[in-house]
Amino acid sequence: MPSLKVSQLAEHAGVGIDTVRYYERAGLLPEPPRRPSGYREYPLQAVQRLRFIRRAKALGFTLDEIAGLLELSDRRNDVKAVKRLAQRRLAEIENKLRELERVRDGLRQLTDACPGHGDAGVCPILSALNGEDRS
Amino acid sequence: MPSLKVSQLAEHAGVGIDTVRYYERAGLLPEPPRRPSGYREYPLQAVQRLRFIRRAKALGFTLDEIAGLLELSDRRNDVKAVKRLAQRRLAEIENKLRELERVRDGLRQLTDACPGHGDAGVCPILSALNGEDRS
DNA sequence: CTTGACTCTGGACCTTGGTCCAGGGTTTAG
DNA sequence: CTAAACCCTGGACCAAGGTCCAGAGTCAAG
Repeated sequence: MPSLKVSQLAEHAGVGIDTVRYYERAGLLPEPPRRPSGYREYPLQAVQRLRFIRRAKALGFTLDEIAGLLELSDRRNDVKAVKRLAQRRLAEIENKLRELERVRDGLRQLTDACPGHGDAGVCPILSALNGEDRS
Repeated sequence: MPSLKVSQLAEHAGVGIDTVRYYERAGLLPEPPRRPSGYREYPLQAVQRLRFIRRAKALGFTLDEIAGLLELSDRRNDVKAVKRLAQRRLAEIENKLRELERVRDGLRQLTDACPGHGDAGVCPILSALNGEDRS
């Protein structure tokens, strides 16, 4: 019987046991079938889904946004809805990318300019954070 | 007398008044001198310091890390550590960017390829987030 | 059949980074 | 002088995203 107990699922996905149940309450994981005793019985795919969540979280998506992404892949049969959703997510992700690029450019400029030695008075990172003119 | 009340400081730095006091409690701002009445009297440089915090936050540093940066610049040594921290942040952000680009490409492919009907086949978003190799 | 490991639920609690009172004292413009 | 506008402290509250606990039931090995 290919099914997992909550602790096994948590283990395989690399998250805490309480986190699994928390995600269920939050609507990110569907309620799994139960044994007569009430024990949850997860299908093996639940592992993929949890890993999906983990990765998306690492990318800075909030749980709400991840729920949106999951909805996309869940509704694969409703092609029209998928397309609409995908377009919306695409716009969101492009925004996120632009923001991150700004941050990266800022940091890159600083690390490139910093000699990495000497006294902090000439550290461009600190100067820039201090808002000093560094055209 | 070049000194600021808390509301003026907050105003000049573009943060909330409570945030200023919060930063003081958190150790990011030194306790300023007080009037006999207890009113805080900030030196003008406090504005720079608050702006430093704002900028660093925008670059993705946590308040704890910012406290570290401030300590470094306060002690005017170890520019190396500053640079290392900035470089680490930069590397993290570059990773994030690459992954996010993969997700975007996946979504783009999906929206471009999907005419709004027909074969829902492989879901490229899932693939991207699942970390599958899509060379 | 017992024992230890596991699961259930509901609710309390945690951290980060703030934000918002209440009930008082202070300052300042008119 | 008085009233509006400000400041003080301490503590409550918020949202996210968990984490932990108590008390009770269940499962599996020996």
